[in-house]
Amino acid sequence: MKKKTVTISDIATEAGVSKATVSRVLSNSPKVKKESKEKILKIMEKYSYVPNNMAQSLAGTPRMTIGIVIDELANFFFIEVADGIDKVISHSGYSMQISSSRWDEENELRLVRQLISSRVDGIILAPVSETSRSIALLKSSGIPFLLINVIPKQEDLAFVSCDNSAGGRLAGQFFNRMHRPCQILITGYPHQSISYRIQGFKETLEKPEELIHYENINTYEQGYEIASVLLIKNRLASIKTALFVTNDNVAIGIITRLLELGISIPEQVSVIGYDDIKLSTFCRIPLTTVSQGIKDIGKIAAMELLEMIEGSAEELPQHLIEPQIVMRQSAVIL
Amino acid sequence: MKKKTVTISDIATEAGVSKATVSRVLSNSPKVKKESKEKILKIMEKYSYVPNNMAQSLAGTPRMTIGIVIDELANFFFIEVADGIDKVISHSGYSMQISSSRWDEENELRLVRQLISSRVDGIILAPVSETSRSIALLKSSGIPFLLINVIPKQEDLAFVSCDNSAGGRLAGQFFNRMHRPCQILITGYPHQSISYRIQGFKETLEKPEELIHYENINTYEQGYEIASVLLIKNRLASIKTALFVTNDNVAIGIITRLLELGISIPEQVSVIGYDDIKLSTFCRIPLTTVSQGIKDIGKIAAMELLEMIEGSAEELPQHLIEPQIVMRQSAVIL
DNA sequence: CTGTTAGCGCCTTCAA
DNA sequence: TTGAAGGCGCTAACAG
Repeated sequence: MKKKTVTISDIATEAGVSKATVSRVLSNSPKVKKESKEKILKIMEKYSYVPNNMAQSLAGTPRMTIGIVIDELANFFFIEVADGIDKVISHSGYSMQISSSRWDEENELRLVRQLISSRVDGIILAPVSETSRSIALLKSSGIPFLLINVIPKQEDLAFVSCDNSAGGRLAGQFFNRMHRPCQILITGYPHQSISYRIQGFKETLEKPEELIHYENINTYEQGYEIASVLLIKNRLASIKTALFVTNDNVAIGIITRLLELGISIPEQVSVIGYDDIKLSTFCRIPLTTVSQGIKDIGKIAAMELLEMIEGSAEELPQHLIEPQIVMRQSAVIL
Repeated sequence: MKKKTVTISDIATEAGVSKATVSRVLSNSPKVKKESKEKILKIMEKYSYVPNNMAQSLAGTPRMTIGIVIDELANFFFIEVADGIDKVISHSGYSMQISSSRWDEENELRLVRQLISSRVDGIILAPVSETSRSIALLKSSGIPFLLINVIPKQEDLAFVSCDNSAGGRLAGQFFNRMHRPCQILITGYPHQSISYRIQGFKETLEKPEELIHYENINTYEQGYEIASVLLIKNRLASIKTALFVTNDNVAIGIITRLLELGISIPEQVSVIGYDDIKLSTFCRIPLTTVSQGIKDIGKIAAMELLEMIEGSAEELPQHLIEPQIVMRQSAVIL
């Protein structure tokens, strides 16, 4: 016994006018007699009428919503970016729809297709890979879109990203000045942003050949777990060590575990993270980390996308944000 | 020069068949000749055709998406809940659309209306208030929906929530056993979940009349700031104090600042939080907190909503989750 | 100011 | 196995 949803015609009938008039009050057209308008409004109120956005969209009205696909909901980095986006667009009357690809390209494609299919006005995508099929799909869709957290190979794509090579270099310089006998690099899933960081890091390191590298560590839980392994395999307790972890979440997980295991930080093990999520200030040992102005990424991306949608974009927005190293307590240079 | 999106008719024309046939391959109907189907599929591929979900929906096909509105994106509690929801529903082929009300009822109403207007198949709402107008709107919409983080006054509403009174009582018992001369309560915005926690807490306290209460502290930043105030006003440095903070994010902010100010935790100031977000394990002083099984909330809510959508729900799902206190380091009983 | 008439893109009978 | 036709709810000219 589901109640039939009331439509524009129901309202029209009850008000004794035509659908067109009702439609006019919906779109707030000025040329509707005051009485008619009030009467219609009252009836709408009475039935808690909500226009069918699908129909509106079909008929040509913009949906006023932008879609965003990120890799991972539980990653504070993306949440902060999304929050930045939301602030900007909601200010312009747009709504945001987030979904998470869970680092799965198939999934990402499905979600992007969903968004295109839903005819959102614009899309912001943090692609799993710079060659994601979803990017091609997006291009052929004709919907304005913008990539974040990736520097696309193709030149005709809009993006906002941190200069990850530069970030890696900053970490490398820091390492060089710390002079630790043991140097370890811990990275996440093989994402472009990560490989650029690795590259910049290695090319700056004075003795890259001695670097120990752990891959595919992507969450703080995984960081927490790998810590015990490191302790034993790389004899953290007896050899002064420096860790570069390309993701703050992971770095924090490692530090937490290391502290539990009685390792002193930064004295015995120094840790440099990447991202400068808010949490890095609040964790047990405030994190020395490479900052990429998270708030900016979201804000800039949102503003640029809006311009692309409104058609006022002069040229293709392509922002490469310069990173900075923030020295806190987990790694210090005296 | 925006390219016209290709439609079912374009495909039909090019394939030399009728729209109906194309539609049939879209819905994977068995009664289409293999050759026709392959031909059509090929053409769709060629144009990267993506069906217009608006049109499909208008014509009666379910959208396979559920909407969710939370109070605050930056609150780890909600993120974890959303993540739990996503895991469940994506498994069933549904997509999720999150948006944030930013604790603004008007905004919440707008977002819910958006969702209804978009004819999503179901909605999960964490209402700003138990009397939110959006709840009434949702009821009259006929769309299956479920409330989280609130125990509705009306009996005919589906919900999943923690038993917040019980949680408050747990904290109260803990306080009683700590015997601190100064007892402080720090709460967030006046939300139902908060007032229940306060109530349960106060009614359990042995000397509630001595309780000091700070309100409207809602983020870790605000917690960080209020800490300095507490230090001076309530002479934290000289009087052994116990703090009950009804939100882990805030508790962590306070602790961070207190440590910076040289206060020892839990020796000088004990802190009990609420929510048991993941972070509470990872922060500088692992948090003693009231756990409400966050993961469960998301999972249960999603499963129940799906049942409501599929129409297989026996009765109205109403879950009151029993809280537990988790003793870590920020407050201890010997 | 208001009604009429076409669609928007797709699905679903009903016939063929 | 396929096509024709009508309709989903709404907007947008075009006449009055």
